[in-house]
Amino acid sequence: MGCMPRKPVARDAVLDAFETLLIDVGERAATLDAVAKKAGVSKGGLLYHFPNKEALIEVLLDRLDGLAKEDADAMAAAAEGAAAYFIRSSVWADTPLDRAIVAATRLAEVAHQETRRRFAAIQQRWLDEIAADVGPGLAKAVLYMGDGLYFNAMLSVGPAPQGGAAADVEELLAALERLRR
Amino acid sequence: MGCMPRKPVARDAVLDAFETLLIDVGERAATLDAVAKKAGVSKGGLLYHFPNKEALIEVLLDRLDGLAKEDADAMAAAAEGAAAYFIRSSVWADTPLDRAIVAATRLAEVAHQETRRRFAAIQQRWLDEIAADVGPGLAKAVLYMGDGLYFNAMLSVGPAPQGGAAADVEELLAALERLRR
DNA sequence: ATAACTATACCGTCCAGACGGTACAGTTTG
DNA sequence: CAAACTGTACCGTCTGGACGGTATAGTTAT
Repeated sequence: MGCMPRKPVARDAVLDAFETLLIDVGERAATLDAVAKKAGVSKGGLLYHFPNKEALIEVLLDRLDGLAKEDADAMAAAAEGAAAYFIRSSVWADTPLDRAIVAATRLAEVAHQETRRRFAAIQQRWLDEIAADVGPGLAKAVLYMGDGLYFNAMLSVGPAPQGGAAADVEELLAALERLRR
Repeated sequence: MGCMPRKPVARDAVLDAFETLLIDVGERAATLDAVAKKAGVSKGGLLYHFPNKEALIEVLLDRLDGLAKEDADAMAAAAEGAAAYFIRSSVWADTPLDRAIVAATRLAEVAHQETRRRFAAIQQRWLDEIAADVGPGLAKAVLYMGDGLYFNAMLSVGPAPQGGAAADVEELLAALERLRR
C-alpha cells in the first residue's frame, strides 16, 4: 500500500517560523504568507502540513503543554526550591519554553479562548508547586512576581533589544528570601 | 451668541467603543466597522472625527497618559504608601485607568511600538514612586507583583467573567508588610 | 449657516484557504 | 530488471471576503 515517506523537513521549519513571527511581530503580522516565507517553504507546502491556521496554533499549544509540563516537573524537583526556580526561570532567556510562552501569549491577547484555557492550566500547576514550597499564603505573591517578569518581557521582546532583566532576578530572589523567614 | 455648533457626542462614544472592543475581543477584531457599530455611529461619522485608525490609537494613548499621571500622583500622596496603593490598584476593577491599560496592552501585543514606549514610561514612573516608598532594593519585587496581577487580568478579562482576584490582593499586601520590616 | 452627523457606494490591498500540478521515494508486477 | 503505479511532500496561482480608507450627497441640531 504505500511507500516509505521521506522526512517532512518543512513541518518543523514552519512551526518554528510561526513561533518566531508571533514573538517578533505579533499575531497580526504572523500571516500564513509571512510564515511560509520565513520558513523557506511555499504557501502550498505549509497548508499541506497544516490544513488551516488553527491547526498551526493547536500544534504550537501542544508543544507548549509538553515543555511546560517538563518545566513544572523540574520545578518540583529543584534543589533551590520551586519558588526560586520559578523566579529564575521567569526571566527571558530565549529557551524553547520561553519562546512557546511568549508566542502563545500573543494569541491569548487576541482573545483566543483555547490558548487562554491552556495558560490557566499551566499557571495553576505553577501555583501548586510554589504553594508546596513556600506555603499557600505566599504562593500568589511569588507567582505574580514571575508573571510580572513575563509581562515585561512581552512588552519589550521583539525588535527592541532586551536589557539587563537578569539583574532584576537577584532583587526578586532577595525579596523571596526575606519573605521566607 | 449666534450659532454654537452642537456637541460631538459621537466622538467619545467611538473612543469608548474602541476601548471596549480591544478589551473584549482583541485588536484583531476591533475593526473600524465593528467600532462604529458598537458606538452606534456610522462609519462615515467615525472617520469624521478620526481620519484613520492610528488617530484613534493616539487619542486612546493620550487618554491613558492622562489617567496614568493622575494615578501616579495619587499614588505618591497615598496615606497607606505608594506600594500598597499600587498593589491595591493593580487588581482589575474596571476603572477608566484599568480599561485604558488593558486596551493599550492589546495594541502593545501586536508590536505597536509607540504603545510600548508609553508603557515603558508609565512603568518607570510607577517604579520611581514605589522605590521612594519601600526603597530601591524591593521596588522591582513590588512592581512585578502588580504587573503580574495585570498580566492575569489580561488573560482572563473579556467574555470570561472575572473571579475573586480581590482576595489575592490581601495576600499580596500581607507579603508586602512582611517585606517591609 | 455651519458643525455634526447618516447612509451608501466604492477602491486597493491583504489574507486565508482552495486547487491543480510536480518531484520523488518506494512498491508491485510482468 | 524495468515499466507501471502509489502515496508523500511539496510548489505556484487563484479567488472570495474582509478591512482600511475615500468620496459624496443628504439630514439634523444649534
